[in-house]
Amino acid sequence: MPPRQEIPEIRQNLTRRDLTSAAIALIEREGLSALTMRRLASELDCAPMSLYTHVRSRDALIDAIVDHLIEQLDLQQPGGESWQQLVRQTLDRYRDLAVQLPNSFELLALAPYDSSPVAPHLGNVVAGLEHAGLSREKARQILGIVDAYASGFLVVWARSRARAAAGELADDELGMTGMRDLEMFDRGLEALIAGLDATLVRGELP
Amino acid sequence: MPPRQEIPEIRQNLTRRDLTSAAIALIEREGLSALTMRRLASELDCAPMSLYTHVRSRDALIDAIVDHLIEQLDLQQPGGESWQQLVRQTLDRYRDLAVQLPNSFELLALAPYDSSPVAPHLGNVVAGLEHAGLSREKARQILGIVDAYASGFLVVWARSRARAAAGELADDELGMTGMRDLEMFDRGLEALIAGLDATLVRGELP
DNA sequence: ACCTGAACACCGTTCAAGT
DNA sequence: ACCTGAACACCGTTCAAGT
Repeated sequence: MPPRQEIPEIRQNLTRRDLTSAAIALIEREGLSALTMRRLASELDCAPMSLYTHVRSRDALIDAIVDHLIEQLDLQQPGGESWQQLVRQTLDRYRDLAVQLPNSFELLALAPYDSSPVAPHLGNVVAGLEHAGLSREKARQILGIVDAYASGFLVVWARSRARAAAGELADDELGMTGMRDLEMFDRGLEALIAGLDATLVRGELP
Repeated sequence: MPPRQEIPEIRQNLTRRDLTSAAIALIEREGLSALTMRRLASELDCAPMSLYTHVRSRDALIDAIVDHLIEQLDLQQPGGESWQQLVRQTLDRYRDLAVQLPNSFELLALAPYDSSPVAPHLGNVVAGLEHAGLSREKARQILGIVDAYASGFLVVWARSRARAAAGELADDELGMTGMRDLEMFDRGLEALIAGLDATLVRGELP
């Protein structure tokens, strides 16, 4: 009885994408704090150290997750004409991502502007705004401001929502929660666009 | 030779405030990730478990730190008349806190709205805005929107700044950093106030 | 009431070794 | 190239014990 030629017992060909997909699924299921190298490895049925074949460190894993999230954002290219339409479309997709992946969202939203996965993506958006007629300087200023608004709103919205889902709310604390529902996100964005148009784009130097 | 009556070898009377002060100092010196129970204990020259006499858990410690930061914010009471002045003053102090304690700031800025230290503080600001003539509903909406903007802007500003200080910048990544300097914080806030006045306060239902 | 050491169940990561 | 177990230096927190 000859021995079997192939013994494919060991799981091979684990890809970077397998890591980020499993990581995002884990974060959405159990929260950001559940993302540990050991926990992710057990999720992928491999030894903790196997992850380091595909990723240099935990920080590099998080950069890869942010890359993955940015790819999701870029699936539909915006097709607006005015800078206002472009900003609306860009932030709508940003908000949709926060709704779809609330626990992972802050990894993207709070990443420093100069981090390697984020900077090129922001460069693309700035280029789009320039194409819509803004100077590069105004485009950067406007993107910085609307992105700050959207990130701040959606991160705290997602965190408060996670807490509510976990049932950590006392009755007398419920009053403030409604301050930040998603309807207000759109109203605030419209106010911001109107104000930016009046003061930064059409307005003279104050 | 009689034994000494008092042997005050063991450090007593450690207060909650000692914990939060030392914690904030530690965070500013070495970053948020340096805040561990064991590290903080060694900073205070006590055993790790001594901290649990004053604080139920690490999460409770962080709530206490947020309380401490809110007290700093409330040191000067605002004295504006219009809601616009009130918003400006409130956010100026918020920005100053981010400048003064950049590494601790996000503990306050990203705390869920319904968390126990934050909710009463927000209630006070809402009351001030009502006193300036806004309905409670409008006051909440406006506070939610300007706070989202300020938190998002300042947290990413502080994080990017910490990275820059640590010298993690590649040359070709420097372009985006200027997108978010503090001058733009004020310009964005003015745009937001103008837009809110036009669309939410003076404007009819859109 | 306030402080403490030992112990438990976790972390990220280095290293040397396997295929 | 890809995977692995053992080991190291850390975590937060429980428990039983000291003053």
